[in-house]
Amino acid sequence: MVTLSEENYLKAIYHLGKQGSVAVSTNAIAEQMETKASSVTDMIKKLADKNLANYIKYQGVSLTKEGRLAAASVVRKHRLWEVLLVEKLNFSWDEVHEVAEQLEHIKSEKLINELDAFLNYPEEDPHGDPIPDKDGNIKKVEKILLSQVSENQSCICVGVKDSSTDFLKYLDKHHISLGTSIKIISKEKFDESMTIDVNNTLINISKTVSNNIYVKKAS
Amino acid sequence: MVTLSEENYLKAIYHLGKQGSVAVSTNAIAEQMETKASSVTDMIKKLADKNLANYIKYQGVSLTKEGRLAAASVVRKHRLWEVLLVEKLNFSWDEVHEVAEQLEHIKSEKLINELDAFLNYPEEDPHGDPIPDKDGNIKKVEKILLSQVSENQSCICVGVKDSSTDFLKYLDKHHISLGTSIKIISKEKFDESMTIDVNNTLINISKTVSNNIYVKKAS
DNA sequence: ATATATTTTTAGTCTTGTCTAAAAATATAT
DNA sequence: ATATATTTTTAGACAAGACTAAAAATATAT
Ligand SMILES: [Mn+2]
Ligand SMILES: [Mn+2]
Ligand SMILES: [Mn+2]
Ligand SMILES: [Mn+2]
Repeated sequence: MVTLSEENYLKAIYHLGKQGSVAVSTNAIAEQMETKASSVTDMIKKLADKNLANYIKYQGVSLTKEGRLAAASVVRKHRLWEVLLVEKLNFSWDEVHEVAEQLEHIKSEKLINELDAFLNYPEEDPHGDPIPDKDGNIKKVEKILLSQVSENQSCICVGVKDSSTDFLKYLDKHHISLGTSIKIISKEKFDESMTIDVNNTLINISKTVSNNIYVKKAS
Repeated sequence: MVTLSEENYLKAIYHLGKQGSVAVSTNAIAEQMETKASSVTDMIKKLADKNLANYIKYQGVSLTKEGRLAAASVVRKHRLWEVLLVEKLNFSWDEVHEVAEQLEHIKSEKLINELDAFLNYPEEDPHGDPIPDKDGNIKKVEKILLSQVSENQSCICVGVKDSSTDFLKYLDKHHISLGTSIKIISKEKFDESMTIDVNNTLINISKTVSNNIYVKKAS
């Protein structure tokens, strides 16, 4: 039995350690979870006791195979619920995260499998993030940051790095969503801002923005 | 803010007190919740502090207006989720309760309202129990126990009093579900068992069974 | 009315998960 | 290489929610 709190720590380690292989620091986890380092140390010990994490004092923590699967299962649930909310329940992509944080802890194998089928086995969530399968495998899709694209190139928005409400609302305002075509018109050397063409409208975006949008080369 | 545990106590008091008006005893709550009387006393005090319950030492507890609304909201969520599970996610009526016990605690106004709409504003859950509206009002529908029906009368199954997995599976086995027509063929004076006609098959059911099936007069 | 039984509350303990403050280990800079 | 800064762990406390055992209140029976 994995508690709700343990699931949240597993998820944090999973995300910080690029799917859980790399060792992550106590402080990094504390920051991600908005908690204190001492609380993290306590929980890490519990996870290690349960064989969900590998832990060496002062050396950081990584997930075991079992821990990685448990974390991936939480992420799978989180993202499937987000799809349900957007596809069936009229949520917009900036409203789903908070509710999914709660729903991801519901325990029922059947529920999550039926949900998967009901949604027609989606491969990505509303933010373009991949949905792990039952075994925790995720389809690795190559995508780059918009900031990496050079002048005159065209690309398509396939995801966001920051999925905070504020950023998603900013994108909405400028009519950028998953699938939107973007052409880089020019780049400013000075502050690395860029002018892009979205639906035949030119807008200027900061480096912060272009650094948080994932794109793929236009096909 | 009402905690998950508080919600469970509110719900128990709500159900025991016939929607929350009557005072219920500490022991009754403890039994319903499979916990100890001393734990109940502790929680009752918290609910009273939060103005969710009226409590006089040794005199039992009842819900305040606020507590009643909170309880009804939990019941509303529980039953709406049960409808989703059965109508959209291929759960049978004996599989939904456990999962709904978890889902009923998800906090999101929008979610529950969208769910309601998505399900087309159902009035009853898969066990024939009424779904409270946003203000906690439930549509009172007259229904009687099958045990009350007299010989030669026909009726329609509209609900179950016991909605345990075991009982629901028993009903499945005998092809009794919501909407099933039942005709009382004969009653046994001795043990109050009865022979009934279900889809032209005669079966004999015990008093325990007839006491847990709600019916309405055949129209 | 008094004794007995039952119900309810209190007192004290435990577990989970959190926190602050202090100590220990590790990393960095000169 | 040593002093300083940063990170991590430990120690001790706290709140929520549960439990056991004992005390207090209420109900029941003669
Ligand atoms: Mn999310
Ligand atoms: Mn997402
Ligand atoms: Mn139920
Ligand atoms: Mn039900």
